[in-house]
Amino acid sequence: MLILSEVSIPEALYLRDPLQTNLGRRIISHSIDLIDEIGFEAFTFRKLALHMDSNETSLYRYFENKHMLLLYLVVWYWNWVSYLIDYNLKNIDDPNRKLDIIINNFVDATRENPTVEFVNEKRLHNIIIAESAKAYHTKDVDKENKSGLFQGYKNLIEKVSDVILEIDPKFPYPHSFASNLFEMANNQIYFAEHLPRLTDVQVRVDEYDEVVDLLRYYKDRMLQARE
Amino acid sequence: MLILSEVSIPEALYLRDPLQTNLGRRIISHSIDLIDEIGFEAFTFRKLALHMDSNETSLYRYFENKHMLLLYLVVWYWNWVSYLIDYNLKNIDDPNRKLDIIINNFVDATRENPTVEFVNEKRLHNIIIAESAKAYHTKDVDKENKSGLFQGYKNLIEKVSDVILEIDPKFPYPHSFASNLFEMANNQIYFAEHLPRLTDVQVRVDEYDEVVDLLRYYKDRMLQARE
DNA sequence: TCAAAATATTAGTAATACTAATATTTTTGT
DNA sequence: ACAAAAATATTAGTATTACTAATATTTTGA
Repeated sequence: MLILSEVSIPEALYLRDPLQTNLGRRIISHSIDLIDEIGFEAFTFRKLALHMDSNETSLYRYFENKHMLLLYLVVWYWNWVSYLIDYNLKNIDDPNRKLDIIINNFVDATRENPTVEFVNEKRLHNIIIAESAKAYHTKDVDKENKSGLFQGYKNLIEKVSDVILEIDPKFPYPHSFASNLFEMANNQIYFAEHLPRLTDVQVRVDEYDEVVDLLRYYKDRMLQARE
Repeated sequence: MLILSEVSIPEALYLRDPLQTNLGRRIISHSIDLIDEIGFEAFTFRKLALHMDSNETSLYRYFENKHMLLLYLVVWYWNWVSYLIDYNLKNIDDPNRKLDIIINNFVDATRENPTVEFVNEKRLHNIIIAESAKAYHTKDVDKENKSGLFQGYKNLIEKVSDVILEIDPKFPYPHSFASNLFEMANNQIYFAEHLPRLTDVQVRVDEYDEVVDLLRYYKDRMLQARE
């Protein structure tokens, strides 16, 4: 079982810490279900309140608006993946194997990994694939970045970047390659599911092996041994 | 000068063809300015009407809602880049040079290329970088895909995929690589501008050379000659 | 068991996302 | 030059969204 405190979230994301109260945890849990079901555009606090048998006003005590709630979920995911990578990289020395494991966690972190009881990680993963771009493509991105809301993503990319440099110390684009692997994992799954002519990989329910193959191919080509 | 009919847009995108009337062309032109200024979330038809000294109701005769208008702009951009690639690849034989030119057009199609008088391509490019993901990350994506609204993106990727296979006929992921190059171009520019710790490239106004270098590096590593 | 914390209720406002019906202006063909 | 048609504008409306304030009730924990 994952200990909650391992996944720490910047305070600026919420008005009241949802992990500290029952209603707060129910907000997280139900918002994951509802956003996955109806999509972020159709999602409103009123619908969420009905869905969880609470009321709109109570939800506004936890989150300023639905954008902040989405960002909270996305940040939670980044931190969770970051934690899992640490967890799964323990006792691994070969940086090549490390990056393979990172790729596994990028593509499908829900596979054989510790979970948090009130978070449905599979549905959260769906949200990441379909909605996470909206969490940082906003006019407030610079202000939110200054408040540290994207620290989790940066830490994750820095961690992966370090492994890339372990494999190939002279690789000139470790951060770009790391963020691209992460974004590509999500994007190629989305394309496979909805716009298959934009990809060569196929996916089935909970079966993303071909995406792993694709990213490994990238890894091997980009970081092959140099003379 | 680019002839408008070269950039053809599926009819399902609009209620009335905006290119055929004065108001229609003003909608395209002003919506590009306004979305670039205030962002897609804050953008409304009412604000657009005020901005262009028209009225909300008139705009609804052209587009069902603001999502369709955004998708129209994005489709326009895909088709425009597609057209430019054809235009710039005339008389080029070396597939390697072809892909270099494609990369140039992915990163900055506005450089030294034919334009359309009422479309501010630089601002449209900003919109693509900041907002285009929202155009296809919706619950309606499958329905819209069936209606052919994403044909322009698919054609673009197919075209690039063909060039990739010219360079390396056995490359196993030509579509994924093509769509990744396009998405990465936009994404890495966005990161450089707003979340620089997620990338290694730097950009200045209208100066995306380092992104071109990055994509060329990808190209060279991924598609190097095989034995 | 009682005070504090958490949650719910009620009631409201301004803005958004539209639609319908009708009036006016502009364009076009003859 | 003029009528018909096409385009655009006006007015007026509805339901929903995105909130906030004030107060009441329930739950929790020392």
